[in-house]
Amino acid sequence: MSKRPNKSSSNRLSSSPPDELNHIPLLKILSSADRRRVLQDLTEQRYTKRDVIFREGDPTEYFHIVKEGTVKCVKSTPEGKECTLKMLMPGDLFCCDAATFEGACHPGTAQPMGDVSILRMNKKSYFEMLRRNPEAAIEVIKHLGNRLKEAQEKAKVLALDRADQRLASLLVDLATKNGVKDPQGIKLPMRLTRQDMANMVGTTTETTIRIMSRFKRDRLVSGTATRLIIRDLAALKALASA
Amino acid sequence: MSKRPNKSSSNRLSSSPPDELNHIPLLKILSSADRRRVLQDLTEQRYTKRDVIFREGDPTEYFHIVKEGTVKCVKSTPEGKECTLKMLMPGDLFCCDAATFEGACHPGTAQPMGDVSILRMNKKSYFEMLRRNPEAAIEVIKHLGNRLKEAQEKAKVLALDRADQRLASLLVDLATKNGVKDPQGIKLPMRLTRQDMANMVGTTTETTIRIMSRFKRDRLVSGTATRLIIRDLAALKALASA
DNA sequence: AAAAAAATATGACGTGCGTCATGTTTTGAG
DNA sequence: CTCAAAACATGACGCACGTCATATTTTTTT
Repeated sequence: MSKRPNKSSSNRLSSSPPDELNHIPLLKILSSADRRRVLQDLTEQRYTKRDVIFREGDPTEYFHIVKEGTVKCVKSTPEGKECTLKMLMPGDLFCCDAATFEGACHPGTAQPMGDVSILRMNKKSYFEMLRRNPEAAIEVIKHLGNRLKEAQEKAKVLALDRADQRLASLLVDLATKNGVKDPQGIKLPMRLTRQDMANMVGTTTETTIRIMSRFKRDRLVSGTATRLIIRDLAALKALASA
Repeated sequence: MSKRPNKSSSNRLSSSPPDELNHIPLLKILSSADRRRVLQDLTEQRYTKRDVIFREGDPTEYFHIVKEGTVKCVKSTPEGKECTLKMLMPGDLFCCDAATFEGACHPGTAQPMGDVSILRMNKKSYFEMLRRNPEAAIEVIKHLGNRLKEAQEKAKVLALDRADQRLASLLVDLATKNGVKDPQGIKLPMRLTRQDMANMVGTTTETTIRIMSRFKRDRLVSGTATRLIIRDLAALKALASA
């Protein structure tokens, strides 16, 4: 269970081509002077599937941005049950809340879904940046607002919907936010097992497999973990809000 | 079902005694010059139980602060099922996320639990304040970070725990955050029916009544809606994380 | 104080989904 | 290519919890 925190690499960014980071909203809005300064404070970390970026309960030291790959944010119980709170995609910020302040701990564990690249900055530099740059602070507020809205929507779904509806909601969400076009329908870009899905919608692996089998029979989806395809988005949407 | 949006009153604050608002963290950190300016832009609104502060889907126009009383934030399904996302207490901010920006809509309905007093400011003034005052922006980030953490913890509980554990978690939360000391134990300061609790933990009223009856038999709680008392916090804590 | 409306209480019954068990297929490492 | 480990699949069974029905108590309104 416990793996050593095995950072594959850690690079300075100051020498990177400046355009490489243009897809990250937070960096885009900085003045070019301030941007250069921020790039000095950011470092790039690379992780692979078996690493852990940080663990639930660890002290918070950095502010993070996903540069490449997918990161999952999970909470677990002493008995070993797991709950996946959020999949973080390129451009997403995490630990951007200032609960990250003095002596705070991570409320969840951050784990790569494959090879990922993360940009990070220590708390001190991060808050200095926010103080210098109110637009950046507002950008972070916007981001947190969206995250909160998502988390609340998720709570509603967990509280009120059946397992098949929750799963349908999940697939709709992933397809619309991260899906890429495919001759068969919409392909999900990350490896996603039924177990992963189960953890995201609060059910067991078996139940998820049964429901996915039904969806497959009804031509709503096809494929498995390595190549999951949404074939009838409309039908899934209808089921999600039935 | 549909009540007229019946604001009992709406007052300017500029003439209020300045100490009256000292319990609100966001206002406390402003410079006294900026504080005076902000007070010009804030107005006080009063509502009663049968009012609605805003409805899910309404356009977002204001930033809000709870001054007195309790506000519940709910989402509902077309079939009439309800899910209470959060109880807002004095000092809490709401609609502080900038998703509140252009043309956005409220993701939930805000409803008073009794007589409440709300301070509000229009979006424009609010964002101007944040731009002028990075410390205020950081305070909002902190607040949103806490809200997000809470929402994620709630999602975890909904996903993994049984109904009695969810209810125990809720009671522990309310008792520790809002409870007031009482000869019998800890009294909850707001009127709270079993129906309200059911909506907060994602079960039915009947199930909540059954579980609360058991809690009462086992001397963990006593009283009903108007005077609910937590008598054995430790036991509830133990159950919540069993 | 009386009447109306909520809230609390309890039973009967059905079912969605968790649990355990066992087998097949797919994936990835060497 | 081979083999072990994951992932997928399917059945049997039980229980937690939703649903519906009906009664009593508490709270609110007039």
